Amino acid sequence: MNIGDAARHSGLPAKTIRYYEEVGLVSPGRRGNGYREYAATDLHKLAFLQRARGLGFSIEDCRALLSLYEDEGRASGDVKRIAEAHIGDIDRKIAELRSLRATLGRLIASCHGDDRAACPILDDLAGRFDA
Amino acid sequence: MNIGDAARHSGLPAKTIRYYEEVGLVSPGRRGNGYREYAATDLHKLAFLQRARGLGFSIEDCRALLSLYEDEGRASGDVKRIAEAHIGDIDRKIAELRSLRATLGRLIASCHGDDRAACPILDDLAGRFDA
DNA sequence: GTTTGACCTTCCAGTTACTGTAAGGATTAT
DNA sequence: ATAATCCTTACAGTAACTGGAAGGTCAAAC
Repeated sequence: MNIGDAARHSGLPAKTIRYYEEVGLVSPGRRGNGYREYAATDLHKLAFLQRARGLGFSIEDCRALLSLYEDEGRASGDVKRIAEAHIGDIDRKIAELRSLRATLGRLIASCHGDDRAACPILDDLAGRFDA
Repeated sequence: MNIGDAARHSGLPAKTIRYYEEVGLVSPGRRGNGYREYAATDLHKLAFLQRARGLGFSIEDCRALLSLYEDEGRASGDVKRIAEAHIGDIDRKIAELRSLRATLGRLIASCHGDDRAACPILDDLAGRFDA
């Protein structure tokens, strides 16, 4: 299977698949003409990566997960640890965004948003809290 | 005022302040010896940027906000539009992260996390939903 | 007067995970 | 034969810095 078909099969752009090879995640064989040839196991790995990246795991996390995936003697605790660290990151990000959202929401609510120059948003950004 | 003092004053690393100059946000004068010299208006802009970036505005948003900040004839509606677009981005990001969090939370809950190999997290990533 | 230390300068490389583009070779269809 | 589509590599760009190297400047100590 050529890279174009692997792309259609996995839902990943061919560019991305080449990138995954460059960083050592999926290394298909090569044909006589230099074309990459994707075997069934390569396609499985690509599908795995597509899902893991979709869940927001980093490339390095994906590398670790993929190696656990291929390791028959793995401990599910190792997988769970990675996922828990990731969900911790996500929670921190959500908390940060919510805090930003709250501040921004307050500022927006206080701004008339008309053609006058007075603007509590700019006042706040400038450090003038007395507006 | 030299860049080191401007850094302490604004809470931004000197590296970042040089970067802001490189992208045309704050251009201080230069002394005879080539050192940057930060005047009061430069310091105000740096403080403005520190706050705006802290609220998650992009550099390009900051550029627009800074130019509105300096424009006495601005319309507060223009500022509000930028802030509203930004809060829209934040809301979309929060929604996406919450969805990821929900999926990951379910997977983690279903994983024993011990030294056995069976792992619903890997099963899901591999596309085996029957686990 | 020189040496030390803290400061400043520019420039280049690295970060994340791709994405776009160019230049060129291979395959398939007409 | 030729055109369209596919494949290859390599380089540059993205966002917003951050780290480091190599070297110039300044104030104070000795």
